[in-house]
Amino acid sequence: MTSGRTADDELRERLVEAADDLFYARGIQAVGMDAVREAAGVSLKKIYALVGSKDELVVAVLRRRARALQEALEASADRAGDARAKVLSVFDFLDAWFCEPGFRGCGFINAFGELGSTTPAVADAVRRQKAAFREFVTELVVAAGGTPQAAVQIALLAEGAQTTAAISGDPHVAREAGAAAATLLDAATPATV
Amino acid sequence: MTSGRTADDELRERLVEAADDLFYARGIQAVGMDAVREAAGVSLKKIYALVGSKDELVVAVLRRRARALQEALEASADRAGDARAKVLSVFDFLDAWFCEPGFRGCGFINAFGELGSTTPAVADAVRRQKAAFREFVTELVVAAGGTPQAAVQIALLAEGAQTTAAISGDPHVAREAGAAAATLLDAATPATV
DNA sequence: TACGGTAGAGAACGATCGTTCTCAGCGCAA
DNA sequence: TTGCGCTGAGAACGATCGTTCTCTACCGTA
Repeated sequence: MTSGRTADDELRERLVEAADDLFYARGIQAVGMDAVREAAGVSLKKIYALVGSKDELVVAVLRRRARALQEALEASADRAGDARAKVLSVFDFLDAWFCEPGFRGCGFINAFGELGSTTPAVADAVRRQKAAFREFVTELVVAAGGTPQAAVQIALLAEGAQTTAAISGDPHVAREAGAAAATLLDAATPATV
Repeated sequence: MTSGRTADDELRERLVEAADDLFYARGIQAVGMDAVREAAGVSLKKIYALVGSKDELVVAVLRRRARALQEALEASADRAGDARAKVLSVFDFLDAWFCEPGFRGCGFINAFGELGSTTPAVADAVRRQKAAFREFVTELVVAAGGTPQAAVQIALLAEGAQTTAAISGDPHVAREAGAAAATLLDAATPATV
């Protein structure tokens, strides 16, 4: 029941997950490879055999986090009722996420701020995730009868909510952002009465 | 014509400005004290006499940046016409800032993402600046007849615009954010016709 | 004019880091 | 059963870092 997964695949998954936890909690450069080795229970020799370098580990972490986020957002949208509710489900998801212990803002924004100008592969991975998020929001907004411009604005609210929640420690900014998103969506959607 | 400024004050100003440029361009941990020494033209001995430690230098940089931002926002608001225009002047300011060469997002968000969980003094300095910004926006919005809730939402747009512009490289997100802010402000302000 | 004290330059110290190298153990084949 | 080759653990290497220490030079006072 391994469906093509080798022992190395499982080691890599354990490694990337352990690194993700540490990088997200403390910042990437504050975490040495020895700490990753200890948290993952994988030797340095094996780590470098699996990922090649610390930079490649960071990129693998960002990719894993991007997939998890996309899946969670899609699951949240799937649970929502009509098209308008699907748009606002983004903020329901953020609301739940911000209240989680260990929440420390957007891992992509943090990584970009720390390494974005010195590590092109990190900058690229972050740009891709943000482009995917914007596209996801645009699809939802357009499906709800809104405009691409409204989608951009709603995505900006979601981005602003993430850094504000992390810095202020107020997890309820997602609700404020959601309320603003509802206002913008309704303003951009012709009434259908 | 020194108005109480000593040679040390001027050295400190030069030091903090040089450090600010380097930290903002590359990330704080990517810049060693030797690079700061070279850029500022101040010896290490003198640097440690002036600021005490690298962490204190970082905090001094954040405080300097906070003052500069507050002054620029206030100057932009002063130049605006009526109360509503003053609210939107925030986005005019952001629009101009995002187009500057060397723009790399919000220095506070970057610093928080990198050091916020390991250096309490950095986290505190960032929280104070964001609280001051929110208060500034609230004053403008309330003066324009809007609600504190609208102010929170407008501040979220400004925050979202900063990270989005940095990551996407699109400097015009400030205009989109401004348009959204106008919509939210108008929706929160009773019509006075 | 000379001596003593203080301030400051930058080399050096001790620590940490990313990555590699050495050695040992295990597995497979003859 | 033995020998060889390959994989992997973690110590070590070389580099970088924040901070301190040593030495020199300058200034002030007697």
